[in-house]
Amino acid sequence: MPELPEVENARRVLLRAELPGRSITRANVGWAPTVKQPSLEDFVLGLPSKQILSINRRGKYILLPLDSDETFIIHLGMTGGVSVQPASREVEPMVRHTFHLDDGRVLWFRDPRKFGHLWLTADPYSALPSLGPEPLSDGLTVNYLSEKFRDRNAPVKALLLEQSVVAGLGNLYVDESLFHAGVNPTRHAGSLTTSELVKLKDCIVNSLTNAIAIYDRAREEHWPDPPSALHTWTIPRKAGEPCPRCGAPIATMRVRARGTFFCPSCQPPEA
DNA sequence: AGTACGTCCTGATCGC
DNA sequence: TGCGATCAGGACGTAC
Repeated sequence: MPELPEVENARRVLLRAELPGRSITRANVGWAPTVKQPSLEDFVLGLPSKQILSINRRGKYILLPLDSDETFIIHLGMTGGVSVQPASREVEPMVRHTFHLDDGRVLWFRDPRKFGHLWLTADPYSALPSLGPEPLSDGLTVNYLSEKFRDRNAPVKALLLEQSVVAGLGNLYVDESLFHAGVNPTRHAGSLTTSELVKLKDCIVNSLTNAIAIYDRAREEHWPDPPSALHTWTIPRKAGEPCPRCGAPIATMRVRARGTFFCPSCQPPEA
């Protein structure tokens, strides 16, 4: 479930691999529906010989501006992951797409469930849906959340999952933020008090910041991959486990068809 | 407009 | 032990 911290980690992996400055020489698309724009043919013909200038991130999207003034956009979906590999290496089974680089290496896009998406566009911000503020770099304010939540009856969790409200949050970090803020996921968004909004905003920022720091450490120290030690969240994602704050058994429910974990004692249903 | 839910996918896990 | 059923959930489309 790549969310903001995982996508940011992917961005840093590509930076460390010195992707900027390289050009793509060949694009192999193994699952056509992944390409959202332009047509598959134009996408595959359009990428080669263009140099990658930098690697940016907006919400859960990785944006690679090219020297053609176009942008190569990658969305990891639910199971996507990128890595840069030697061309000599045999491509692993779940790698759906490969992008050969002018230095002999290959950018792998691994995507078991094929939920990832790719774009090549001269106008990235109209190709992408409208996105809310970046919680870490734009500065998430209580006033903004208050305005977005005003008169809204939907569960606060549902609104936090909307990328147009806050960019980059997903199921995991929403649960994590609500847990630390002591807010029940089913609370009507409009019913949150100002002090709850203050707490929620801080907990969103802290959850994401902490997770990114853990990924940074994991890369620096070459933690094994995939690691159970690489838990970036603190609330157990298993019913009955003790709440890390009060020890009460963690409960589970479905909110908008999403598996939701919360502490019934720290996050009471009503304010 | 706001809210809710089905759909796409397939590896992992669950339960009989 | 094995095998079919269920689960996972980001973003979009559709429906009320």
